[in-house]
Amino acid sequence: MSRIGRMPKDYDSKTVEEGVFAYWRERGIEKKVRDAGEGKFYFLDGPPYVTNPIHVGTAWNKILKDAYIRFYRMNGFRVRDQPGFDMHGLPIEVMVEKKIGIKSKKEIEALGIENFIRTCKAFALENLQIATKQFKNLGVWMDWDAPYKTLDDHYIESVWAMLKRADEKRLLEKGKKVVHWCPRCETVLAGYEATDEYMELEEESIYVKFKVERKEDEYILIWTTTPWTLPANVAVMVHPDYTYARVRSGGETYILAEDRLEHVFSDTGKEYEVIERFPGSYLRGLGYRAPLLEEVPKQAKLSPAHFVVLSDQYVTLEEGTGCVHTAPGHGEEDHAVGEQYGLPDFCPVDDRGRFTEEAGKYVGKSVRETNEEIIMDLKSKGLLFKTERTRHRYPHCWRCKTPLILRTASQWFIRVTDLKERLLEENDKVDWIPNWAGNARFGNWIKNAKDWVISRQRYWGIPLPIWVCDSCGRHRVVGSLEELRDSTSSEFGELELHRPWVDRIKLRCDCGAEMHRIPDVADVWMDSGSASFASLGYPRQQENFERWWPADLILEGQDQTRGWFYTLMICSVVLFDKAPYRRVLMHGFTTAQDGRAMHKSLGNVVFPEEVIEKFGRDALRWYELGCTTWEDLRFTWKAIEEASRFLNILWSTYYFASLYMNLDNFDPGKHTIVEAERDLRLEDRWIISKLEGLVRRVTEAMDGCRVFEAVKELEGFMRDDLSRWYIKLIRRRTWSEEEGPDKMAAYATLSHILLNYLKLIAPIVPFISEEIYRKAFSGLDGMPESVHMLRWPYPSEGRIDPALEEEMKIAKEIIEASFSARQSARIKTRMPLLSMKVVTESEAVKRAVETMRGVIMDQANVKGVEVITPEEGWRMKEVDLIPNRSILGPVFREKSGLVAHAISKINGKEAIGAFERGETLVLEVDGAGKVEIKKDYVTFQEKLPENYRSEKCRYGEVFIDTTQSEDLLTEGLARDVVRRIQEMRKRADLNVDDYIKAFVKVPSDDARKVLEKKAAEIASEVRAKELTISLGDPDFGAPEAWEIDGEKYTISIQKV
RNA sequence: GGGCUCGUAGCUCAGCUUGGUAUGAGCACUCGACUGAUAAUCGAGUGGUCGAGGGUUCGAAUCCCUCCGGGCCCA
Repeated sequence: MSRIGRMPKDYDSKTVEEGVFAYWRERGIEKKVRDAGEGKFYFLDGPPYVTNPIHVGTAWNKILKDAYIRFYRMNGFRVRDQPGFDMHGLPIEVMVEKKIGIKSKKEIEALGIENFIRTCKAFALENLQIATKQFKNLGVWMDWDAPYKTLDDHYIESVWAMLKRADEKRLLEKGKKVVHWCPRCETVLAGYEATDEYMELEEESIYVKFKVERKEDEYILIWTTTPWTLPANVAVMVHPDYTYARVRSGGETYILAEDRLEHVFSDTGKEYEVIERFPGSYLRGLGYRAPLLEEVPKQAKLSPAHFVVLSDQYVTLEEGTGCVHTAPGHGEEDHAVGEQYGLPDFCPVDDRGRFTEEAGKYVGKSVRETNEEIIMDLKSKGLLFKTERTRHRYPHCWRCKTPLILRTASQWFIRVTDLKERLLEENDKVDWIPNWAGNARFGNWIKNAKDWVISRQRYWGIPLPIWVCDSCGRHRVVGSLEELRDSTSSEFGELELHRPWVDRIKLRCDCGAEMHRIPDVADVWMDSGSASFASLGYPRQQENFERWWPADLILEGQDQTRGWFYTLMICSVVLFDKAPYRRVLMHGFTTAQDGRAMHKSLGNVVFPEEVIEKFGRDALRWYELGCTTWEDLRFTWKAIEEASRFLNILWSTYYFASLYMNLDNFDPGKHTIVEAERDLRLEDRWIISKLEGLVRRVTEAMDGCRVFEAVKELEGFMRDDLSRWYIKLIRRRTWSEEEGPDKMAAYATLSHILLNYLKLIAPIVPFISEEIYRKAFSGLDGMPESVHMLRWPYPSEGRIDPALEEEMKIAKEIIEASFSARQSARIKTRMPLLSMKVVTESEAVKRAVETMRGVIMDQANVKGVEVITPEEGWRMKEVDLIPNRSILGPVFREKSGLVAHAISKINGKEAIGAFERGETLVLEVDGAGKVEIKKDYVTFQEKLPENYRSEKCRYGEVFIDTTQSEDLLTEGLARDVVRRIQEMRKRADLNVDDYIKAFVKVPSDDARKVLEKKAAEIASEVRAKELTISLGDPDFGAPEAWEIDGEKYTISIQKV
């Protein structure tokens, strides 16, 4: 025989969660659950960068993942749940440099790359352990023993294979690109590394006169914030459609945009006269003399150069002159226009940010420090129009805070621009949640995609597998370790695919010369971008790859639009010409209680461990999963507290059920709702209907990656439908001593609800659900050992009964209205009432009252309920006329008091009838004679007879009859006494099935007589074997004094 | 500066797709009641210019435009 187990009374998150962890460990539950399942579901984890300990925002990410993984598992999927870690890159290099106290590439080289790499690796692996521990501690079930690590050789090989494919498709290229460059670190910085560190700078900007060829004293006026880029000037850009003007001022002629005239001349004190207006396109090809021709002799050799070009994209009228100094070597936009016009790519700046020989007189000088000198040179040549202090945002190196420069550098890149069409087509096939993240945000991002510069001049990363011939310059991309072994004469046994070891391998070129690997490593975004296939061991484990790829779901923060979502797509389209994921869920950011991002420096970071300590993992999960996924989450302790309070209600509901079912040896396997079908009461069918609807909506929400909707549905059901209502309705049935079919039907219903509800919350709160399951359900015949082994429920649509739900809703409102009416009459719920009338015309409400008569009478504690028409209701009412003194005053002056008095005596209903017929009333008033009463002299007040109270609700008005009778009072008093004794039982911590003897000392003989009539009932309710009702004092137990209706009762109880 | 997004009660948020009185929800506060599960619950009360302004409409929190403020990303 099996029965529902009994749960502990109180919910303590710490005990529960630690106990569950131990249980999972002892039984190997996690492995069993993870290994089960049939259908394939490839969840791909976005690898976190392992540097800092995780905070509640990072936790949200993993908790979301865990919830969906669990959901798919319960739906029978074999979920691939390998977590990943991003372990290469500059951030780790920087941390290691700090740790060992060095600062530059030179120092790294001096230390030896080998040493440096070993330290980086150890650092990354150590941090991986820390992060893993934290994630596990959240209750996240993933394959923690075998995560994918971007530093593994086989992972690196996979990236190599992708790069080889890129080369074969002619998508991999070396070329000059305008890049953000740190002159101190001597490397390219990724766009994201630059944008994180934009800082406001106030600097001198200059307006420079570019002398027009073959014209005297005529100049194109340009504006720039970076004078040091003028030695590399090649052209001037104007907008073809804007209006430009030729103006005379102080004996000179200037060309600039008309809309900028006012600003440009505003602080010069110079007058100007517009001679001519024309669209920018008229300026096309206009030649000018390079401003620093003398200082930079190389300028004379540039060709084609120094003329006006057109661009409708890069010229604005918000600042400057509308004529833009163009240096293709120092600006991405300049570069793009330069390519269009075939301009030379002049960039006389070296790796350390110093001018080269080509910069003529400025050679050897650090570029930004040359600004002053260049301005002086222009001034002395009479080419400086004016200077202006300008605040502008300027990118800095995030590690050393050096202002970055833009320069052309020879870099390896992937021709993403050639892939755009394919990327967009593939993106269309992806299911984005929310939709706009894909269409609007990601789509736009792809449309503006640029070629991806993948080479970094650093150490700790995936070495680019590109070997270049010393002699003929041909390059070769190696796709695997094996290929490397086959193509080299260098002997090597075990080879780690990192610098400096791979650097030592040399290949033989077809031309016979030696090939060396280029010293670059890959942009770290390529590591994670390859995860969809590299984590599967592609290409070595082809079978594995074919089984899983592409990913069914990925799920990351909104910052990944330009990050992982993007690189993942590129790498996959390069390699397979297909999107790597079917569905992407984007989530928001977590901010601190103060609304700002969590930052160590702001001291507002909240760690999951703190929340776990105070409220538990489930509270954290319930809260975070209940927040709208794609919006920002503002973390508040109060919200966690609310979640925790909800879990208390949930626990307590299960506790209540387990307590009684356990006492009654209830076995849900023997009493299913199907078997109890005939005995189900209305309320049973109602809560089942509610549950099935819940199952449907929660399933839809989870399936659509809207777990927060599921949480809200689940919370509403537990609070409103189950805990506050259904349990209240069946309480009496569960107390009943006999094990009749009515009680069994209630238990069957309740256990059905509770078990299914448990399944629905299991993915969200895996600990509390497991604990409840273990304590109450796992001992039943045929049940698996963990809640996480249960299958997700299917809704039984046939049991959904919208009509019944509507009727219950109406009944509930009517009952609540009756409580309000009682309150205004100051009659407590324990006092039974004779009758209740529901005033309505609605057939639906009439039907609902008929159907729900039992529920209403029981809950409202009334002896009868009937529906009456509004007509009948009206007849029951009286109407008082209230004189409107502010109107009567002016009309009747000193007699208005008499009139008012007379009005209040009028029969209100007759008056209304008269007014409705358009008549006025004529009164004979003592001392005032005949008086005409008009409608606006009075207001009406409806009134029920003394013994009635009413309250309106959405479905009509509810009247309660407050007439008291001896029988009712007797019953009320009995219930009051019962209630006191129950309270004492509870305080004495008696078991619900303990028997007692009780003594009630009453204040009067009347009270004694009254209670004695109910003695048997009282005794049975409170499980008293003996019940004494007396005027004397109790002689056992600890008597307690109670006040009932102002009279003193002394009660004593004792367990027998 | 640009793209996307958010702004509703003191706090955290639903509602906006498809316009129809915000019975808005929970928390907090005040008063009352209930309680053999729940330091729980129920009822009543207090608390909103639905970020601001304009437009469309008989009617706008909802649709459109502009602006202000926060977030992510880009320059």
